[in-house]
Amino acid sequence: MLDIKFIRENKDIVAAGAKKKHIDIDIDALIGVDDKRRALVAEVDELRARQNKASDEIAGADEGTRVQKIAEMKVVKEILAQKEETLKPIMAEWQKRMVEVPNVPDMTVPEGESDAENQEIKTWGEKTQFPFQPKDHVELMAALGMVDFERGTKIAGFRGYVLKDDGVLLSFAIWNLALKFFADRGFSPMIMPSLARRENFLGTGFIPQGEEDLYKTQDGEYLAGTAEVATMGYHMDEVLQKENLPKKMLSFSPCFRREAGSHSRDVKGLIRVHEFYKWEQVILCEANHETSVRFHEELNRNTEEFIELLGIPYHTVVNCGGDLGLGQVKKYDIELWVPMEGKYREISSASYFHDFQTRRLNIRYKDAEGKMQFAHSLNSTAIPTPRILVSLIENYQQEDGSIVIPEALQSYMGKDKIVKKS
RNA sequence: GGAGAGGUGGCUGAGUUGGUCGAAGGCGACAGUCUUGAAAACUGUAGUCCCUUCACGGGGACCGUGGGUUCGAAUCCCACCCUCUCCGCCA
Repeated sequence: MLDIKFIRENKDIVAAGAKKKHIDIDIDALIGVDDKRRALVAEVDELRARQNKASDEIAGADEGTRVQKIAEMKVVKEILAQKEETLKPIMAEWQKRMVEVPNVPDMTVPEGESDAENQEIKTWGEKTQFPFQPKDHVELMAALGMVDFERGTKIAGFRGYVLKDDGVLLSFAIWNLALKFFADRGFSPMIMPSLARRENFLGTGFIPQGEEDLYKTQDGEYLAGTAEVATMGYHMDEVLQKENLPKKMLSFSPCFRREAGSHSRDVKGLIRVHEFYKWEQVILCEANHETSVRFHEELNRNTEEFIELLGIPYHTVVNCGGDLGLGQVKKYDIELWVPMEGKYREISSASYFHDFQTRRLNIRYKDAEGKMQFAHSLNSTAIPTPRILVSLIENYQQEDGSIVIPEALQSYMGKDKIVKKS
């Protein structure tokens, strides 16, 4: 959510921002509704002032004036009720339009309509060359008994999978290494609920626009597709201590995604599944653009360094306007090399929001002058499993079908190689 | 799932025969006095949001949330959410 005052005073900037994001929005219509809203609120406030004044007088009046005042106020009450009735639909429309207004993307965000126009800003590592015919992760992992897709779909349906044996060990090794790696960088580890109430999703901007991608329970909660939702909800309606900023949190949670609208994409393997696990970095910091930018770079760099520790070739892209979410100011995606697809695949997404989320979630702090400020929020994937296994397995495969374990993971894995059990 | 109790300002906690209650008291916080310094004591300040004003100020809203009754609601009624206690069930 943006500040209505900001929208009114900068409607060209807001409109241009929406256009850059390829989001269709009618700012003038919003301002028109807001004009009506303001006028009516002013009228209602004035009537209430009369009512309050009369109410005080009635309390101390003699019987005669009392009866007369009450009769007068009955009329005022009627008018007030009418005004409030008129205000109701206007407020509803105002709310609806306000949550549709996208945050303004940064100047440095490139133009473009879809992820095809994201711009590569960095590459790391050499694309893995194999002196033999390499295999894909599905074949490798199945042969090593690390995964069972057949029974996975038997149990869970489309996109189901079961990790087993070395697949499990490797997952835990990655989670443990990530926990150590990111905690050492000042992040406080947390295990977050995936099942969360609607306001968390509204606050983070996943609702109303992304509702069809969420699983919903019969009791009205939703299953989160990322721990970002719960981690941001953690401080909802709080006033944080300025000296506790920045708050750096590292959240683990199962993640659920319906993948509505991508039924024919990535139907094989561990790239796109309905249920996975993720460590997520979340930062709340003071409301300052430069601070947000600095932490954004830091978040993204953290994940890059983690991937470098795993030794997997990657590149980083800056997402174009059309590939940004409603609240995002700027976003970097880190994509890992997947040999058998011959392309980079997204593993991480780092974005900052300014106060777009915190305004909706009411997360504030008092600045040095004692003024209330909405904090700034940022988040980035630390590491998702099992998607990371796709690149790890394919890049580290050997001619005999075994998988060499990256050095950093070996102590957590308890071995340096995954070989076929005899 | 059944029975009961309750949700008030940073915290604690009064207020429930509706009318100067935005809300007593206590604690904490901040500023000052005292002190070599600190503590203690004493004095003073202080909620959030919206509208309006150059400013001083003025007006409105907020006592879990949303409705209702009333001239007027923290106080009465309804629904929902949450917390706590007991029973049942359960990893």
